[in-house]
Amino acid sequence: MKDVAALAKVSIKTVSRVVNGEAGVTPGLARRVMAASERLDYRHNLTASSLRRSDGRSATIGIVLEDVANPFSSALHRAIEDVAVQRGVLVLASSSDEDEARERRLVAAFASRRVDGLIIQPSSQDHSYLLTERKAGTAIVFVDRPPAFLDADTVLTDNAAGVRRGVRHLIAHGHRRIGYLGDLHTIATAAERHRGYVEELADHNIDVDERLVRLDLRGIEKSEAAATELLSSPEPPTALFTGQNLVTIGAFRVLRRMGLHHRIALIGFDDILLADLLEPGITVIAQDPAAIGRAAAEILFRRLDGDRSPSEHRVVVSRMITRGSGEITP
Amino acid sequence: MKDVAALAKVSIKTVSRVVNGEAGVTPGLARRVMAASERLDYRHNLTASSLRRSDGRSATIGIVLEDVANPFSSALHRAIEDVAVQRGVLVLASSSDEDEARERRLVAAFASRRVDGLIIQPSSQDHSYLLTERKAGTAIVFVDRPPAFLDADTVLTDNAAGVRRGVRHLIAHGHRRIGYLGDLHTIATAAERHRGYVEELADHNIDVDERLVRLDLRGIEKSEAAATELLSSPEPPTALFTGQNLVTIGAFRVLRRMGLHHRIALIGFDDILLADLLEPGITVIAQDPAAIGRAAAEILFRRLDGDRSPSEHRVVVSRMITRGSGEITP
DNA sequence: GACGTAAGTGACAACGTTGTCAAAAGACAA
DNA sequence: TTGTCTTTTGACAACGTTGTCACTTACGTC
Repeated sequence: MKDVAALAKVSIKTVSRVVNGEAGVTPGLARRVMAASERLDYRHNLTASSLRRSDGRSATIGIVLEDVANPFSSALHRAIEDVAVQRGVLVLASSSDEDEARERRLVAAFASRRVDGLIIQPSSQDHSYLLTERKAGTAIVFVDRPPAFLDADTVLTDNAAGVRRGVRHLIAHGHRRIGYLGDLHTIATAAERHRGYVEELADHNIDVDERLVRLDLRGIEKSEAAATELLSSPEPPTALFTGQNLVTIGAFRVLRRMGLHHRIALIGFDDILLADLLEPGITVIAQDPAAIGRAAAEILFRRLDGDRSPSEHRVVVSRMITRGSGEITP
Repeated sequence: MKDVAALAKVSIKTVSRVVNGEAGVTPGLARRVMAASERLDYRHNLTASSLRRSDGRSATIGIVLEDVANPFSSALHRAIEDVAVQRGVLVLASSSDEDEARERRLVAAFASRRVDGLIIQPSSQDHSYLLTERKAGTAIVFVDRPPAFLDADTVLTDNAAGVRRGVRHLIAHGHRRIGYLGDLHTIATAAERHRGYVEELADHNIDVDERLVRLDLRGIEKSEAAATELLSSPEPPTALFTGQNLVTIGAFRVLRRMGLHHRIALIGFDDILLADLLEPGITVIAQDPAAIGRAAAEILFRRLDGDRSPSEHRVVVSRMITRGSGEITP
């Protein structure tokens, strides 16, 4: 900036004014400054700028996802990015891998870079550590799962209701022995989904047969093992509800392998690319990650614009997509 | 920092030393400083630090992907992140949507935040605009596609060779009328893949029948339309080679719809989640995005560590995964 | 006890910006 | 022409750090 000022024969303050598009600079001077900064390949230094400016904004936000490569998380990421770019805000994206310590490390790394806001798909069981950040003025929004020990804006899917819709669908098709395969119980959404299963059965006066329920299945392999066990038991279920993406894939693999894919019904939570091309197509309770991400980003930026109203808890509804596997009768 | 210094009754320089873990501070003082910064919830300001430090490093890199939500791109992202976190480096990730202007805007936004390095999956046709950034000391690595008008490190898949392997496989199974469906010809990798198709046919003395070739198919719908046309023609191909992810999905949909999925062979470039569960499973030439991302990040950090050797051009080989669709005979 | 050396500590400037405020220049009326 | 008011411009400090260098101790050695 000093060099540009020297070349344009003005003070650096005038260069600053031109660079920031402030009003009240004679057009002639402005042209000279622009020509000079062009010639010197001048790049405005946003970090220095945000250090000095009164609002201290870095025009950068941080997001903590379970895994940036996971389709659900990356759809969130994209939706957030789309809202952010419109405001000239860039996104630091990182994966927590469902690891509490890693989530905290990432948040600390974001904080030391002075991000304006955080969007977190939480892994940890206690978010009171974020109080410090919030006191420092960082806006925080939780997506997909609620925070613990912290009151903050959240955007969630109607997990329990979605599962209930799916289970009801199975019951309507005549099923009474419905197995449930779920993800880690410590994950709030997984617990919610399981709750939906239990409640819907109760509403239809069906006792939960714990032998048909397997929780804490993380990843395709564990799901395959559990599904195999369930389906090989003396009194196997006539339908399966799977509470997560990879669990659904594992279960479907097993059904195929055992030649049961046209005889045992299957409904999974969360949509899967290509699920429509399988035989049968997999009926799912689809979430809307793009809508979740968009909503989270909107709330975040509203906070950054000064909104101080009480925490907002938005729910994005899921919808059932019937494709065949959920319509198999016992 | 000033407050911490006051509370610990030391100079801010000593606080700085403790925060940065520099040697030569009496343990007693160090403890006092740590206690004080704990009590005041002190957060080191990395932006101010990088502004002042001699190397000027921001411990942040920027990556430009086609779309952060696309499985290939997000796998790249994840692999890069994994290398970066080990060094305490964070990743700004953005989507160019195959838009030249957007790519440039993103790079400018990264530059004004003084990222240490850039990893770019390029969309544009001229990268000489990056000379300025490089002169400013930013390390730059290209992934998936080569840069134009700029000599820089690159990590690419062996596109043409991969396609040739697939086409050879089809020929070995007795096919002579092999259709080709490809992505936008302006994308370097798409052009390379098409070249592989033409060359392999030539090697087997098979004339390219232009009626069986459709290029510039962007997205599932366009692919479906082209596949429908090809397969409804008077002399349809007995096999299809699809040059991209979504093109493969579109083609498979059409095969299914026309009831030809067990009669017409199909090999696609790039693997698809669940491709193994379809009937038949889709034979693909699989890229290794994780390996590409890892390699790119490694090269980038080597450059940041001072490596000034000539540009490296690494090729990550693809491999064929046979699952059934590519082994159908005419 | 004097002296040299090494280790620890702090004062100050500087990184590239922008906020503040005062000075300079121009516009207009009397 | 002068005086007043408005607009444009610039000097300087400050943002939160760290590099430089000088100063103060503490410790051995003779």
